[in-house]
Amino acid sequence: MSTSQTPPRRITQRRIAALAGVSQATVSLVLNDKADGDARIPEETRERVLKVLRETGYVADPAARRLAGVGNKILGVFTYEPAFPTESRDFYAPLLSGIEQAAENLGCDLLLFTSAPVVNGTRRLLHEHNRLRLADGCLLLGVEMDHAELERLVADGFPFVAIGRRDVDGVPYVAIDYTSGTARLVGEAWELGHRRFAYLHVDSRGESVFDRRAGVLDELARRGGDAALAELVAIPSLGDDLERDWAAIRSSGATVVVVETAEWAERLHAFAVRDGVDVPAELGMIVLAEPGRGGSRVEFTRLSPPRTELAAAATSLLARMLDPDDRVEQGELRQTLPCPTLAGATLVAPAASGTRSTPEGSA
Amino acid sequence: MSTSQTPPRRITQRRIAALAGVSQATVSLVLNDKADGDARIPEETRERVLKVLRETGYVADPAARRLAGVGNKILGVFTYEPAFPTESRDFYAPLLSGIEQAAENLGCDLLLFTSAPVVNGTRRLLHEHNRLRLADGCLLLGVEMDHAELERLVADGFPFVAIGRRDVDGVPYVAIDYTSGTARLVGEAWELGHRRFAYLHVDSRGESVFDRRAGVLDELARRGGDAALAELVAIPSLGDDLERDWAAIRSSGATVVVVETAEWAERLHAFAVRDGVDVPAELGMIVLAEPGRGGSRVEFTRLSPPRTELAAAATSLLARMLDPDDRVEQGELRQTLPCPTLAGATLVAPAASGTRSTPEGSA
DNA sequence: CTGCGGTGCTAATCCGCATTAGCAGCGACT
DNA sequence: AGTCGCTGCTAATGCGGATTAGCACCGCAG
Repeated sequence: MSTSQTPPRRITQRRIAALAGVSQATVSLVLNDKADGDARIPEETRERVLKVLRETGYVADPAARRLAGVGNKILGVFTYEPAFPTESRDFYAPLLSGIEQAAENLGCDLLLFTSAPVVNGTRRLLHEHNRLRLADGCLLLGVEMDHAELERLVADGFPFVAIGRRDVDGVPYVAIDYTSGTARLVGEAWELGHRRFAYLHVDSRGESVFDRRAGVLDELARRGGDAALAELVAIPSLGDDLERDWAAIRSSGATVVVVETAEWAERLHAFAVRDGVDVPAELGMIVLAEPGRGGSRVEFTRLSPPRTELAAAATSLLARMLDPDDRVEQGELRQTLPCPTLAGATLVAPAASGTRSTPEGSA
Repeated sequence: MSTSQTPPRRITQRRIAALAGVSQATVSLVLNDKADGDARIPEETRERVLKVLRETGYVADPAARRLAGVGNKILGVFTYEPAFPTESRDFYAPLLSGIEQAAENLGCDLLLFTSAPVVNGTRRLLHEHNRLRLADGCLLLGVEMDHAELERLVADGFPFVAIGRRDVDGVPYVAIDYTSGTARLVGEAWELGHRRFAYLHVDSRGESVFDRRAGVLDELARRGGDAALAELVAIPSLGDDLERDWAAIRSSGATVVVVETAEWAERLHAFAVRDGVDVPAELGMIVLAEPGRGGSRVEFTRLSPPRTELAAAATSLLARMLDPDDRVEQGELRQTLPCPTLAGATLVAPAASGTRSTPEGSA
């Protein structure tokens, strides 16, 4: 039987070539429209190959393409904190949504590095089985990122974009201007007459956390100098004992509390209701994040960080970095989006301006 | 300079080999612990190679591994409906969550095929640039799936698992037993005295939609034969004009309405409140899905499909199919999870039992 | 001294594709 | 007749790793 070519399972360029009576190279040339320059394929041959391609439903093996050095339109997505616990979900959901939208528009697939092992609380990107190189580039999400890993990535020349500002040389990122947004809210409170601020903040070394803190501190310093700063009661928290934090806020004599996360704000508000503390008359509340899924019963005066847009912008930036036709300027590698604020209903002038919120002041 | 090997960028096995004074093959053997059989590597050499490996932080290129025919622990995830629009989010979120958890436990990465083009309302998996083969196997999600595509996948021998029952030979799936769950709720309503049912259902050819419908029809037929079926008012809907559907329900004289989606139920309930229709006294409501994000103000009597577990089970099944050491029996390729129901507060005995809910009956 | 069965490794090949150098054939021109 | 230049294609190579056939060496039995 002369027709007994061994019947290989998958459809490869070689098989197409055999069927069309050309060489594998020709098939590749047709597929990639490289019919210029040295290689010339007349229309007739081209059609013949395309016909076979169509009939067989050929699809290039992305692994082979990647190995041969071409991009494969895959964007890696790495989350430093495990993504599925419910607490993290609110954090990641809008980001992933933005990434997804952008990826769909760009025609990219997304590779989620769910396999990264958790070492001590935080996940490791560069472990021995990482599939990083399967992606053309990578998006990094998370509150805290391992700076050593970031440096390694920069050194390796691997294309990536961090979501959120990063304090590491050479790291491209898209961030939100938390500092200005926070300062604006604090400034408003100041103008309303508040002088004694409590600040319940996340105890983390993440850059965004730092930026929000800077917003509070800078604005107070700007308004009232060291004296104003001295009035600030900063309460670092892990969220594990908000009852204690609430007590600290109440005993601080603050007329307004700046709360870093929506969930804490929600719970503090519940304490206030329980204890008959009038928000905002007796205690103003400023929240530096958006409510999680399901929204909130309380219309907090707060930041409204454009997190979905943030992620989409980062995705677009990464795509541009990966596009060989696109020369991304050095200055474009770091972008900062403004952070809008929402007026809300939890900030008014303090009950007795000038009085340090003594109980009798609220009558 | 004898040491002037050209300094290649990336760390490959060849470089490791040069540094350790062995051959590339040896490095590969050490890496894969293939020190049995023909190939023998003494501890000393092994250690030497491992040392270099550690020092350089070598990571295998997954594309090369894949090309060489080994699995790479990547699970594809394909959603037939675009995943990011808000309506779809409630549908996909619990599924993706389950997949993510399972993948993390299994040490797998996830490849989201966000690039699939939308052809007419539904996305195409098998397009010309699909990166399917990068994954070891694939999970398929969606209400309706293209049966031709499924058949093609089966024919190609590509490992995949559908989430939800599929009416195509040879397609492995994990499903939820919507039929029994729905029948149970309908049965309860029947026993409470309801005889005239309205059924507001999705107008789709999806198998799960069919199963829920079967639950309604079968149970009614079982309870009251053709006569009961004749009393059923089925209202197919696209959700685009619920006001009209609501009118249809009201004029049908039904004492209870079975609603297929949580969102519709929510909106119908709002109509009921607006129109002063007492739920459940005047109109019972049975919902065949769980409320979306943010929960619901109304505690509907409803199905509580274990969607996260469903997805996790499908992921585990796929992983087992991909494990060469695991012989998955034919019978295990199709699994059905039971569907719990929630009593809720929207189903009681009809106002005037026996009376066909004439307006004067509700006084 | 020869043969023989381990031991310790390496050369070579393949996976599927992209890419490049270059060959054969042909008409035109000198 | 020679050769130049163009056309239309293919052979060959490399990407990085897995795998296999088999080579060189050594100690030991015969």
